[in-house]
Amino acid sequence: MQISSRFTLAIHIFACIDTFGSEYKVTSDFLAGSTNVNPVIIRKILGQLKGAGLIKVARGTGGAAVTRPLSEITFLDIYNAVECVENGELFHFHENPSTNCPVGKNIHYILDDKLLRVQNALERELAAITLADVKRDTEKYLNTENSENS
Amino acid sequence: MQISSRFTLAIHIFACIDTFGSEYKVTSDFLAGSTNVNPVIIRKILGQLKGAGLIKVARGTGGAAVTRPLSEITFLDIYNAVECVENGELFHFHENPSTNCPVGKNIHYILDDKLLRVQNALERELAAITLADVKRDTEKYLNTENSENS
DNA sequence: TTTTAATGTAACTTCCGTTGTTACATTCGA
DNA sequence: TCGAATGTAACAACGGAAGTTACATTAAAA
Repeated sequence: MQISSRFTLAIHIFACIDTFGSEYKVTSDFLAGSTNVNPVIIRKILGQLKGAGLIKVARGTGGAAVTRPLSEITFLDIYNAVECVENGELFHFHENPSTNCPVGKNIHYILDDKLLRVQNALERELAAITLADVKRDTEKYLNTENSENS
Repeated sequence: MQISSRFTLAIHIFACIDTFGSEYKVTSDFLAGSTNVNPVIIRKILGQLKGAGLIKVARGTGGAAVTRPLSEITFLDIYNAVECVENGELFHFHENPSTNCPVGKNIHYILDDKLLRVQNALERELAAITLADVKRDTEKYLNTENSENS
C-alpha cells in the first residue's frame, strides 16, 4: 500500500499558501480548485496541520497561514501531522503468530529492530527536506513559465 | 497506510524454511501454522517469492527451499517480490491537480525528486539488511530459549 | 497404476481505510 | 444582521488486504 495522498496534498497546500497567501485569501475552496480535491478533504487536512501547530486557520473570515519560517517545517513534521501510518508503525505485522512455533513466538524480537532501522532511514530523509526546498523549486518552475510566456 | 503484512510474512517464511527446512518439509500448511495466516495467502506469497527467483517450491510433493545463500537475499529483494507498493511508487499522489493553477500544474516537477530521495533512502536501508542477519538473530533467540529450558 | 498429499488458482466474501459528498451549526468580519 | 468561511457529522463509493471454499493439477510413494 502507498502512503496516503494526504501527504502530497499537504505539501501542495503549503506551496499554495506561500505562493498566493500575500495576494489571495487561501480558503479550502481555493485549495480544492488547485488540487482538484474535495474541499471537505482539504479542511480535514488543514485541521490536522493546525493541530500540529504548522498553520493557523481563520474561522468565520477564512484563510490559512503558516506559523513559522518554511525552513523550520520539515517533510517529517507534515508526515506526522497527517498521520500517514497507523500508530507510527510503517510496517504492518501479521497479528497472531503461533506461540507454539519457536520462530513465530520470537518473530517480533527477531524483526522489530530491523524494521525500525528502515523506518528510521525513511524518517531521517523526511526530516532533511524542508518547505524552503519546496519554495525554492516552486519559484524556479513558476519563473520558467513566466519567461516562456513573455 | 502501512506496508502490507505480506512483507513481514515473507521474512517469517524464510526464517521457517531456514530453521526447519532440514528437519521438516516446509509446506504452506506448516507455514500457516507458524504465522497463523491462511494457507492460501501463504501460497500466494510463496508464488511471488518463486516468481522473483528467491525460492523454489515443489509441486505435488510439496515444500519450499531457498535458492541462494541467505546473505545474498536482501529485504529489498523481498520487498520488491511481494509488491508492497503500486508501480513501485511509495507515495500516492492526488490524481488531477489543476492545470490552471501555476502550483497545481507544476506540482510533480516540484515534488517528484524530493519524494524519490525519500523512497531511495528507504530502499537503500532495505538493501542493507539480509536474511543472514535474520538467521543470526533467529538462532540467538532460539538458543536463549533452549538454555532457559535446560 | 492408484493413492495421497501438496501446490496453483479461481471465485467469492469480509473488513477497513481512503476519498467524495451533502448538510448544517458555528464563527466572525463587514 | 448578512455573507462567507470553517468544523464536523453522517453516509456512500471504491479499492486493496486478507480469509475461505473448492477444485484441477502435480508428483512421489505405495
